[in-house]
Amino acid sequence: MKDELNFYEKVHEIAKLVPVGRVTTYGAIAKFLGTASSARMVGWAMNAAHADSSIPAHRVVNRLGILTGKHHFAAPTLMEDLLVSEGIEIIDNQIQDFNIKFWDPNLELK
DNA sequence: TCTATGACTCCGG
DNA sequence: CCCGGAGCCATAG
Repeated sequence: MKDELNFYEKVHEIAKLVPVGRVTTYGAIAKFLGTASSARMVGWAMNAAHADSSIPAHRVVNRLGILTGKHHFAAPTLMEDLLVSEGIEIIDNQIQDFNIKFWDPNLELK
Protein backbone atom coordinates (compact mmCIF):
# COMPACT_ATOMS: atom_id res chain seq x y z
CA MET A 1 0.00 0.00 0.00
CA LYS A 2 1.25 3.44 -0.89
CA ASP A 3 0.86 6.37 1.45
CA GLU A 4 -0.08 8.60 -1.46
CA LEU A 5 -3.33 7.96 -3.22
CA ASN A 6 -3.52 6.88 -6.83
CA PHE A 7 -5.13 9.13 -9.38
CA TYR A 8 -8.52 7.44 -9.36
CA GLU A 9 -8.42 7.19 -5.56
CA LYS A 10 -7.99 10.95 -5.37
CA VAL A 11 -10.91 11.40 -7.70
CA HIS A 12 -13.00 9.19 -5.46
CA GLU A 13 -12.05 11.30 -2.45
CA ILE A 14 -13.07 14.50 -4.23
CA ALA A 15 -16.36 12.99 -5.32
CA LYS A 16 -17.17 12.03 -1.75
CA LEU A 17 -16.41 15.58 -0.61
CA VAL A 18 -18.98 17.11 -2.92
CA PRO A 19 -21.78 18.51 -0.69
CA VAL A 20 -25.37 17.38 -1.16
CA GLY A 21 -27.20 19.60 -3.58
CA ARG A 22 -23.97 20.62 -5.27
CA VAL A 23 -22.14 19.33 -8.34
CA THR A 24 -18.66 19.57 -9.78
CA THR A 25 -17.01 18.97 -13.12
CA TYR A 26 -14.41 16.58 -14.46
CA GLY A 27 -12.22 19.51 -15.39
CA ALA A 28 -12.42 21.02 -11.90
CA ILE A 29 -11.31 17.74 -10.36
CA ALA A 30 -8.53 17.32 -12.87
CA LYS A 31 -7.37 20.85 -12.18
CA PHE A 32 -7.50 20.25 -8.44
CA LEU A 33 -5.23 17.28 -8.92
CA GLY A 34 -2.70 19.59 -10.51
CA THR A 35 -3.72 19.70 -14.17
CA ALA A 36 -1.16 16.95 -14.52
CA SER A 37 -3.94 14.74 -15.76
CA SER A 38 -6.60 15.38 -18.37
CA ALA A 39 -10.30 15.50 -17.56
CA ARG A 40 -10.79 12.22 -19.40
CA MET A 41 -8.93 10.42 -16.67
CA VAL A 42 -11.43 11.76 -14.16
CA GLY A 43 -14.21 10.18 -16.16
CA TRP A 44 -12.27 6.95 -16.28
CA ALA A 45 -11.78 7.12 -12.53
CA MET A 46 -15.51 7.51 -12.07
CA ASN A 47 -15.96 4.38 -14.11
CA ALA A 48 -13.90 2.60 -11.47
CA ALA A 49 -15.97 4.38 -8.84
CA HIS A 50 -18.99 2.66 -10.28
CA ALA A 51 -18.06 -0.33 -8.14
CA ASP A 52 -18.19 1.77 -4.98
CA SER A 53 -21.76 2.79 -4.13
CA SER A 54 -20.47 5.28 -1.54
CA ILE A 55 -19.15 7.47 -4.35
CA PRO A 56 -21.73 10.00 -5.58
CA ALA A 57 -20.74 9.87 -9.22
CA HIS A 58 -24.02 11.53 -10.12
CA ARG A 59 -22.67 14.80 -8.69
CA VAL A 60 -19.96 14.90 -11.32
CA VAL A 61 -20.91 16.30 -14.70
CA ASN A 62 -19.15 17.89 -17.64
CA ARG A 63 -18.29 21.59 -17.89
CA LEU A 64 -21.73 22.46 -19.28
CA GLY A 65 -23.56 20.79 -16.42
CA ILE A 66 -24.83 18.03 -18.71
CA LEU A 67 -25.29 14.52 -17.34
CA THR A 68 -22.98 12.93 -19.84
CA GLY A 69 -22.46 9.79 -17.77
CA LYS A 70 -26.06 8.95 -17.01
CA HIS A 71 -25.94 5.89 -19.26
CA HIS A 72 -23.26 4.41 -17.07
CA PHE A 73 -25.58 4.11 -14.11
CA ALA A 74 -27.79 1.14 -13.33
CA ALA A 75 -30.65 3.02 -14.97
CA PRO A 76 -30.48 5.95 -17.43
CA THR A 77 -32.81 7.93 -15.18
CA LEU A 78 -31.00 7.12 -11.95
CA MET A 79 -28.45 9.92 -12.23
CA GLU A 80 -30.88 12.78 -12.74
CA ASP A 81 -33.27 11.18 -10.27
CA LEU A 82 -30.62 11.27 -7.56
CA LEU A 83 -29.73 14.86 -8.38
CA VAL A 84 -33.37 15.93 -8.34
CA SER A 85 -33.82 14.22 -4.98
CA GLU A 86 -30.97 16.40 -3.70
CA GLY A 87 -32.69 19.58 -4.77
CA ILE A 88 -31.05 20.04 -8.16
CA GLU A 89 -33.28 20.94 -11.08
CA ILE A 90 -32.57 19.16 -14.32
CA ILE A 91 -34.01 19.93 -17.72
CA ASP A 92 -33.06 17.98 -20.82
CA ASN A 93 -30.20 16.23 -19.02
CA GLN A 94 -28.74 19.61 -18.09
CA ILE A 95 -28.41 21.08 -14.59
CA GLN A 96 -30.27 24.36 -14.16
CA ASP A 97 -28.47 27.26 -12.43
CA PHE A 98 -25.30 25.28 -12.91
CA ASN A 99 -23.15 28.28 -11.97
CA ILE A 100 -24.87 28.27 -8.56
CA LYS A 101 -24.89 24.51 -8.04
CA PHE A 102 -21.28 24.24 -9.14
CA TRP A 103 -18.88 23.21 -6.38
CA ASP A 104 -15.25 23.89 -7.14
CA PRO A 105 -12.74 21.83 -5.08
CA ASN A 106 -10.09 24.39 -5.98
CA LEU A 107 -12.05 27.00 -4.02
CA GLU A 108 -13.69 24.94 -1.27
CA LEU A 109 -10.80 22.65 -0.39
CA LYS A 110 -8.03 25.18 -0.80
C1' DT B 1 5.76 -2.43 -26.23
C1' DC B 2 2.06 -0.79 -28.99
C1' DT B 3 -2.73 0.35 -30.23
C1' DA B 4 -7.35 1.57 -29.17
C1' DT B 5 -10.55 3.77 -26.24
C1' DG B 6 -12.97 7.29 -23.44
C1' DA B 7 -18.42 9.70 -17.89
C1' DC B 8 -13.49 15.79 -21.25
C1' DT B 9 -11.92 20.27 -22.66
C1' DC B 10 -10.08 23.90 -25.48
C1' DC B 11 -9.87 26.24 -29.97
C1' DG B 12 -11.38 28.14 -34.44
C1' DG B 13 -15.32 28.82 -37.59
C1' DC C 1 -23.80 26.45 -27.19
C1' DC C 2 -23.62 24.03 -32.66
C1' DC C 3 -19.72 21.63 -35.44
C1' DG C 4 -15.15 19.69 -36.50
C1' DG C 5 -10.49 18.89 -35.01
C1' DA C 6 -6.65 18.33 -31.68
C1' DG C 7 -4.70 17.40 -27.05
C1' DC C 8 -4.87 14.86 -23.11
C1' DC C 9 -3.11 10.28 -20.38
C1' DA C 10 -4.42 6.04 -17.53
C1' DT C 11 -6.22 1.52 -18.45
C1' DA C 12 -7.22 -2.76 -21.19
C1' DG C 13 -6.08 -6.27 -24.42
